[in-house]
Amino acid sequence: MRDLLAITKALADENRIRAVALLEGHELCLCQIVEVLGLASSTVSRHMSILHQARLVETRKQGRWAYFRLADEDAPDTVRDAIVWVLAALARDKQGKLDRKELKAVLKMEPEELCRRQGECKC
Amino acid sequence: MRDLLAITKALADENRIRAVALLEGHELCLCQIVEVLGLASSTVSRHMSILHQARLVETRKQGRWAYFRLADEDAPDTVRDAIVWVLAALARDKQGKLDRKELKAVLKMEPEELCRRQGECKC
DNA sequence: TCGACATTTCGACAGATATCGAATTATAGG
DNA sequence: CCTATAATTCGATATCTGTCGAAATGTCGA
Repeated sequence: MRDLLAITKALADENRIRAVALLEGHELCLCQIVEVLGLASSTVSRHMSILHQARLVETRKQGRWAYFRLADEDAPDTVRDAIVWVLAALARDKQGKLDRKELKAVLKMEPEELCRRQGECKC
Repeated sequence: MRDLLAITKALADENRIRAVALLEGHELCLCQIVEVLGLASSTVSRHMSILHQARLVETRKQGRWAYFRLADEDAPDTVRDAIVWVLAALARDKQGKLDRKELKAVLKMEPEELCRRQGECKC
């Protein structure tokens, strides 16, 4: 029950669902997700930690960068099915489509350049 | 996105998940769910309302009693898949099994007798 | 019509959660 | 070694949420 609840709670937030949608098919670093969601990096870090604790997202650290990806085939059934369900629901969703569009633009920038840009523009 | 979030939020509470589990295969009236969950009836009513707004649960009123059942085949795909997912996850769960066991005892009482019993024992 | 009663709604309150900015940690490169 | 920087952790705060009991609503039976 605790595992199940961790998953539903992790998915009970709009920005975390958007993050899951962004990760479909890609591995992304934190600053890329920050760019699309438009939240403070500390906030996004927290969100990703919650998704990770629910085992929906895997983490990999490389140098200064933290990379995130969706859990893969060897995750527990409950986790895998949850991801399949969310992605299917989002496939019919408007906000999901908007985010994916913006993500394409963000993906064109190298992570390094992107992080630099975030440092500059304190808008 | 709003629909999807309504579902994940509805499922992001332990007592609401237990309620969904109880409804598998049955239609139950409010006082039966109250008996198993051990919460104030006003609280359970609120929980069922949240599940209903997410379209996970259908409501039927008959006389003084309110009956609840899981959404059926003509619910939206996202709703149906969510129910399937939760029930599958709960099938492997300990608390789910405990609740189902207690439910059997509660189901042996008629709703009418049950409600009377709740009135008497203000423990 | 009146009283009993199952349910819902309302008001209050405690605890959880999302968010930010500041401080901290860890790492790459000069 | 020292600095810049990506990420995380921490402290504060505002909002949301679960819960209860009291009041309101609607329905049955006398």
